[in-house]
Amino acid sequence: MPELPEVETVRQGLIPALVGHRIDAAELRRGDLRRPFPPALAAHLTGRTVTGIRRRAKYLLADLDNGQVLIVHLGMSGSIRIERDGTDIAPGGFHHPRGRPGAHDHVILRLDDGTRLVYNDPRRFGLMELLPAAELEQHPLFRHLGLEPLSSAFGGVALARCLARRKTSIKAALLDQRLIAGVGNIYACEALWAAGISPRRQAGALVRQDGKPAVAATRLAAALRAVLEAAVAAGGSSLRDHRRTDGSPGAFQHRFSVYDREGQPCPKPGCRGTVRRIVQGGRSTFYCPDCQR
DNA sequence: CCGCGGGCCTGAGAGC
DNA sequence: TGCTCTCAGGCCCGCG
Repeated sequence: MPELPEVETVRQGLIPALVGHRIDAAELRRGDLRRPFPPALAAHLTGRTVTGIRRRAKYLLADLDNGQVLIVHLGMSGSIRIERDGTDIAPGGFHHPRGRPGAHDHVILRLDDGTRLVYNDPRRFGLMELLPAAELEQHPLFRHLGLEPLSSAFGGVALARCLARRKTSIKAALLDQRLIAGVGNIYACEALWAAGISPRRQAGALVRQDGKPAVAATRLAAALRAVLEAAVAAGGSSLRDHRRTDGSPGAFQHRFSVYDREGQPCPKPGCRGTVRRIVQGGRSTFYCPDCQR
């Protein structure tokens, strides 16, 4: 669920509430997620001050004052909300009974200013883990992560380098976190539509014999960056579970061109096509067969 | 090494 | 109203 733009939206919401603040109390209400929380998580967080919040791929990273880093992943259905007494009804959001944990509130942190940070994950596909910051790059979850698509290093040339000789479809390649980190099902579909590239094309076919990007790869790199940036600016996409930290939904779902729009007309000006849904690698792909080639 | 399918969970929505 | 079925934004594992 949360892809790069949703995680980035959460990160930006957490910064003002969390950075420079001490965790006065931590409660682990349920730890049996798909990848269980460390049993001592609450004890290790208590008393720590958060010095910064980073994002890598779809992971949130909270740096602590003792050199440790808290890794947080939101899985398919996770969210983090900030509660301050009296302000827990967000514009367009939902109501949380003040101070009373809801279903699937697995971790609650109380900060030195009385703010509560609540980690909620109905499907329990998320994770939290604590480790020395210096070991992050070598951690199994991080060791094989590919390029950040919003970094300055990312572009047509970098994209071509990771697609070269790949036999898999370009859609599956975009979802492969070892190649590009942070793209999920929604933004893979949207970027391919914006670039006019069929999701069924072989990834390696976007690279020329000499290893340079074909025109399509250059277009795809630019489209991916543009769609991710627009989604971040819109606060991400809320199909169901994604919320900003104030409880309000993102707005990018109103701007989907193909995702979840099977049977609807292709929005590309001049295109008479109809959005189709196919299954690739067990996941839905939405695209326009007329203008995506 | 690569690519694919299954499994992990809960909840919403469709169809009967 | 209620049951059953399908599907969902992610990722790990094991198989060929």
